[in-house]
Amino acid sequence: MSSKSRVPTISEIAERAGVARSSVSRAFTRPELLSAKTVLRIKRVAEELGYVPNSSARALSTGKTGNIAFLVPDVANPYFPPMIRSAQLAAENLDYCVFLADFEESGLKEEKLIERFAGKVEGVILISSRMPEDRLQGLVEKIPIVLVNRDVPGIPRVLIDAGSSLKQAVRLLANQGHQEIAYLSGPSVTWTNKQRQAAISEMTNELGLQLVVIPTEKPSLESGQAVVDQMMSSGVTGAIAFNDLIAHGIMTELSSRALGVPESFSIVGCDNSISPFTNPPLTSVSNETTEAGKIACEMIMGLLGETDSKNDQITVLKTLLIERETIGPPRKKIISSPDL
Amino acid sequence: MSSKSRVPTISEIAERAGVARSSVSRAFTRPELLSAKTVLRIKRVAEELGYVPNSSARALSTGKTGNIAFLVPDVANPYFPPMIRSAQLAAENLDYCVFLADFEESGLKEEKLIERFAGKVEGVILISSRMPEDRLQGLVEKIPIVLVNRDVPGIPRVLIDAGSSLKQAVRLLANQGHQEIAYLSGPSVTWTNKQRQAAISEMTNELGLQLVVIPTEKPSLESGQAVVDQMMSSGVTGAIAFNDLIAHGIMTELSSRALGVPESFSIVGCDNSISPFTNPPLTSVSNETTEAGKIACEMIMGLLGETDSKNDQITVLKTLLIERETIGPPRKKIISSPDL
DNA sequence: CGATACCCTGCAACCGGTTGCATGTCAACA
DNA sequence: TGTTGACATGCAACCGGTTGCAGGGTATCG
Repeated sequence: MSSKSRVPTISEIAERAGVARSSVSRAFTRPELLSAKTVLRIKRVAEELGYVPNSSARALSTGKTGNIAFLVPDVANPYFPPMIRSAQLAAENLDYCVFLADFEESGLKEEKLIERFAGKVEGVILISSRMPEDRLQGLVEKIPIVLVNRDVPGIPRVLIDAGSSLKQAVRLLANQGHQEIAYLSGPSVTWTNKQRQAAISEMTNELGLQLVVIPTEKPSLESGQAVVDQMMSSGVTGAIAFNDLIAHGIMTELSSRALGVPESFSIVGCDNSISPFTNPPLTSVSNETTEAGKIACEMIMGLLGETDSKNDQITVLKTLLIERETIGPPRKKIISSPDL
Repeated sequence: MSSKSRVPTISEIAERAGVARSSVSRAFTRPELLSAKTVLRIKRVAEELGYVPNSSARALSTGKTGNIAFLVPDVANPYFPPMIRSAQLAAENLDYCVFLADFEESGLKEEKLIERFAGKVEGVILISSRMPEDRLQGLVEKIPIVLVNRDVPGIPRVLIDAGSSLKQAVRLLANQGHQEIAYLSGPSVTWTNKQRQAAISEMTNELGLQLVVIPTEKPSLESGQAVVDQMMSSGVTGAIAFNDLIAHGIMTELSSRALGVPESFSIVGCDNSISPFTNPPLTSVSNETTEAGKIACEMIMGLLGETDSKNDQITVLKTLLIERETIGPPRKKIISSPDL
């Protein structure tokens, strides 16, 4: 209802200040071209009238929107917010604004979103992209892209490599005497999942352990719960989950069956998102998501020529295994001999 | 380096299709004004050339950007992501894009951000705004605003009222025999904190309990830890925290002093963000943040005339106390008599 | 005192769409 | 066959900035 008080345009400022429109423009964008006196006068009038440059108009003539897009598979997954936060902060420092969108773990939706953003942003940061590689390759011809946790040659990317930590976790399990363990896998198309699974598989092979891979529907608490039956009947005595959410789902379900962790079952999470809070505290892999967000943002800015960071095509971030209280010796499956 | 293949403009499509620029424009915005044949031809050519309308240009002439901004005090606080997610999804359904920004619990930064977004968006959703009321009143003259968890007359708002649940928590504590309890307060300027504190205070008065209010620096885990000394020396036997993060910080610190919850101390959180995961599971207040985000978004769209929802000026959402395992009887402060 | 150069400012075209109005075409109807 | 009106399309102005180029003013120097 209330008619918003319209913001003045460059023309009105020009008239009031007795200068040309171009001078007003320059007063804001290239003040060194004008005399200090003129700049001052223009700025005073602008202030007085509450002038704010119209960014659509500016974007139209310069071709730069000053925006980037940040796409994540699931905003509510605690893995992402710190990354979102650091990227946004980094962008802000260079006067960029960031669009956030949630593609709900779907490559199709991801693509639709990119299309929608295409005209509004100068670049896109894709987290854990689900898009097929050839589509990504096509896209990168049209708009600058930076990938996080997705490894596509030719596209700048930052990867968080949990491999060595996960291998360490396998070793820990083996040391405790586990012979058969499970990997509760994440979204099968993701680089993250493939990479984690590969590392675990490699190490179980090396140590001669049996590995059972059990897919989960989504990297969520519910999916963890849903898969417990299958996991228990597979005969494993310990498991590594794709992420903390799945691990916690399993702990919850186990506990509702009066099975204690780690007495009855050992479990390791990943991402260190909720693991400090779980009961008991979950052994997990911590990673620098905050750093990843910042770097991804800097990479995009590099592509846009905002910073002269030599555009490294790839950055790999290391991780750390945080040992807490969810690994113990395996429960004997069959009381074979009565000795002891 | 690689010269991005430039996107064609309306003029090129027009030329290729042998029509006027205006027809191309209409083919996309008001196809019913053209013959089906012409629309088809134009669309075919556009498709062929990979035409995407330039949204800056469109925004310039229509005055509508198709964007809104969503500002939160702290993206990484688990309270907010579900709200962000639902708002973004709701916006998307109406073809709007949403900017996300983190104002780091600072009213000043909040104001700066709004200013930056002002020209780029049609409306702003402010979560737990820290800005002084008069500044908000001034702002609302310039741009449509919707508030969440901030109660300013005349500005559309959605409020999550944890009052009754918190009162219920006080009653629970009283029933267990607690006489003196603490409220670990949150950011003092926020509506949320004032409202929570008022509700608790009202109920402790009614029941004749002693209430000690202890301020925390930030609604974070660390701030919870930092305040334990003060809390314990105040003589209280139980506490209600502004949010789960603070409550968990206290639990952590207590546990590192070998003080168990709830044997040595009873504690209640709020927001139900990490409470299902804590050890032991924290009694907390759950609230419909997802719903709040969605409603806030619909309100903004109402203000923009996108939906004809009768623009209710205020929506209040109820909460629920989730009883888990962190409330017990108070520990005797002095072993007065040796009986038992 | 005149030539040269530099600094400051204005003019006008341009960015890529949107939209009110005018024009042209064709069918329906008298 | 002439009139009327509906429908389809084109013309041109406009949205609010930016920027290459030109010109006027003043200082510097010979």
